[in-house]
Amino acid sequence: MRDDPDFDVRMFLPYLLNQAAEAASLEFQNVYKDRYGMLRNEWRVLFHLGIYGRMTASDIGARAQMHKTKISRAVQRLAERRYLVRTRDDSDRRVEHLDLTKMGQKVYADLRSTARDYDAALVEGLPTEDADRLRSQLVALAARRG
Amino acid sequence: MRDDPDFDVRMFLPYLLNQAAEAASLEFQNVYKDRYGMLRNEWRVLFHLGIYGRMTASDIGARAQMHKTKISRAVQRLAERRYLVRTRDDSDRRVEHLDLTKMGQKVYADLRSTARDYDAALVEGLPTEDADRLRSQLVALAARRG
DNA sequence: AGGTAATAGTTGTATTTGTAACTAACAAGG
DNA sequence: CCTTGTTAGTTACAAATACAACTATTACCT
Repeated sequence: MRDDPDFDVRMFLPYLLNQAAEAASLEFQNVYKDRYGMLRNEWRVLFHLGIYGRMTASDIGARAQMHKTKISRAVQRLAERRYLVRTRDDSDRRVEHLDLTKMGQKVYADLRSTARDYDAALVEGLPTEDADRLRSQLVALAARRG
Repeated sequence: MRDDPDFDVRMFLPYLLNQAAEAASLEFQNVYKDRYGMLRNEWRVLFHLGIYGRMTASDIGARAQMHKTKISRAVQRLAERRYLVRTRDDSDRRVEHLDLTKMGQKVYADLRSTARDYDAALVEGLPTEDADRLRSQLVALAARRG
């Protein structure tokens, strides 16, 4: 309840993370938005399929920590645009396999290359060692559950 | 367009930042949500007023990089709950000064103390030096505009 | 086999957000 | 003063999100 000069809320980690994440997302968001009319969740699904190849919606949810309704809607829109195709599994007809189409792969490759450049710009001036440490600290924070 | 083994999208900074930010926000969000029925933007406005004292909506927008509609709505709800009061400026009747009420200050103090503990838990096991570097790297990323 | 529970994915509804248009008050140039 | 432009803050409407309820299919247990 008292004033606490040892803790500055401006340095509150969740707040800083949000600020940095929002700032960093914005520019790149414009790329996939303007170029391909995609939303963030769609780009996420796309790039998971680009990296891992065939996956189910649940697989993506587990990897990306995305809720299944987000995935469901993202998949729907990506399918409409013919960036991916859905295939029912014959041995378990609840599950649906997702694969990028040729066009989806092209879009992925393009965005991935843009992402590479943008990422480089973000860590410009930062020693590789520092950038790597930053990334692994973020991975650790993201892995925290509960 | 070709495969690029030197760049792993899983380590894409905007993505990692988002993952970490979302994970870190979640727990703390539950605190102010459950305890005071507040939304994230309301907590942000509250804590800016707690730190800086009297501010206008525009001041907060500039500091927090928050859009004015978000602030407008957050202020509205905070005023309804009597966490802050609005006062028109006499010399420029467009601007409105915002001050926390006694109750608002109590809520701020409580949340701030909870935030301190949660922040400590987040960097637990990390040397102080590393945590400080992380924070300043995030500040730098957040400051990037354009 | 038959009933209950679990899983994959979708849909409905209520909130929340983003964008743009709006009102009100002030400022500056003629 | 009077027009034009700017700034503070609000409101309206479209889009996105969260959460819960839903369908369909498979698994488990007796």
